[in-house]
Amino acid sequence: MANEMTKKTRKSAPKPANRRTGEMAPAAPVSPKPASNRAERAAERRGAIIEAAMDEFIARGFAATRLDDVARRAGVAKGTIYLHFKDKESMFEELIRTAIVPMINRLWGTPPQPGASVRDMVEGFAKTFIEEVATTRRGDLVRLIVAEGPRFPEVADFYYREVVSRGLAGMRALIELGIARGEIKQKNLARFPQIMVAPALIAVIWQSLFSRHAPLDALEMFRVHLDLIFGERRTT
Amino acid sequence: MANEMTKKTRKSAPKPANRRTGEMAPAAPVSPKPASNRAERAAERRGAIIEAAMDEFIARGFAATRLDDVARRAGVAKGTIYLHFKDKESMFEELIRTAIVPMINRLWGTPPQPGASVRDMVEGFAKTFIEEVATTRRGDLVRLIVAEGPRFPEVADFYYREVVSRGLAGMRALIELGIARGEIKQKNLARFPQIMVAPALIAVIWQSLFSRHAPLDALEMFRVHLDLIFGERRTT
DNA sequence: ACAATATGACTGACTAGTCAGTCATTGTCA
DNA sequence: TGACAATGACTGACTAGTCAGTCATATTGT
Repeated sequence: MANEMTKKTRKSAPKPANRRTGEMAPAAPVSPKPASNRAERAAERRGAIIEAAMDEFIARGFAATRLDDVARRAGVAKGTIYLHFKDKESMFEELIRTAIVPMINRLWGTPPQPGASVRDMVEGFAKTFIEEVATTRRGDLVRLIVAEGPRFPEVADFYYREVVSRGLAGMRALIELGIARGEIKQKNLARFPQIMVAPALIAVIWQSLFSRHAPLDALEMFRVHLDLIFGERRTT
Repeated sequence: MANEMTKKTRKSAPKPANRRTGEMAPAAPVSPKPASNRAERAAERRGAIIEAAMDEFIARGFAATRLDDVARRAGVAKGTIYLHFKDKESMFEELIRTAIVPMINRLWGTPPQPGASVRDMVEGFAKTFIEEVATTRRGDLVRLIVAEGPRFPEVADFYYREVVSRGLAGMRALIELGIARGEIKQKNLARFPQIMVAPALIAVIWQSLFSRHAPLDALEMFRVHLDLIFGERRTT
């Protein structure tokens, strides 16, 4: 489109244009380098947008989230969002994908002690899950996926493939190890690894919906659940 | 205030105004009685609106649901909705309240056999839940509550009071009975009745999100779970 | 200098909620 | 009983407002 640039002149901004003084990326820790590199700055902004969008989507859900709010929270103009994402919908999908990877890493990131019992491994996993997911924003993310999944089949697919399917497979392997070692009596448990993680899901949902009515000691609940599977053991 | 009735005219509707011929309630089954009573008709329409709204809210969530669609689905004009409900939000809240009552009745409606074991009672409850809730629209309703709960504290409160709190209390009583009868070994289970129902929640969510990826035999899963609690029993 | 980035005012599509007007049903009276 | 009046449930075009996405203009890094 040949664009006559007639009224190019406009003189330097009449407004203070303090654009970038006040807020910065709200969560970004101190970055001594002003990140003078362009690509770096762009990546920072992209990160700030994702952070902000996550908070808004968690708080309001997909449909009720306003991109104006996301932009304001990220300390960015609305147009900037569209430099990084095609539209609201693909932003949401990419967001979930981006956020799930570190969640998985958190969970599988703590390798079990070589000599640990299966129970200890599962309990360690539960502890990590409850501390790193159920009681943090990551837990709300899980709830968000449950909430929006039916309307975003790709998100549900992705979550199934990357989290559910792998998680259950891993859990099944652990259960079979427990059976082989004689720690677990109930052989059918390997057919439904979901049972092992069910209290974790309860914890996530309880946290979001009911914790203000009645707090739930998720870790203790999980220990009681493990007692059912492995037999009682704890002294208390 | 004196209103000259000049502008009473407003011209008769330019459209055919076939108001009541064409569409009717699309989903309403044959009603042999024309329900000539006025109040009856009104109640019928209110019911149709609630039905339609439920479907729409389940399919799209609160924010993305259009009242125009609800009206069309109910075979009613949009204005009619506002004769029955103050606004979209209170319609949603009232809807949930209306729908939860029969759900509770379904669940607690099957009284246990007097001579049944605790395990049989719980298994009967699970069967009812899976058949009447998890695999029906009621299950989607539960997911809807999980999804919208944080944005509708009153809905979450109501659900906690009427379903969660009562359900857990009843389950706790059952567990204590099981402990007293010697059917349940693990005494700590009474502290976390959530564990007993956790697979039920898994079933609801699995049904909505993942059943197209991998079907889940919820009842069998629940039986395996009960085997953990009551000890193995089934022959298969 | 000038291309790459960023901005935010603007547009147009969309929708919750309103209300003047219609008409089937019910009530009243001769 | 039949004519006429009163009622209020119902309608749907309309208003006021919202918000995703655009683009002319401004800023910035090299």
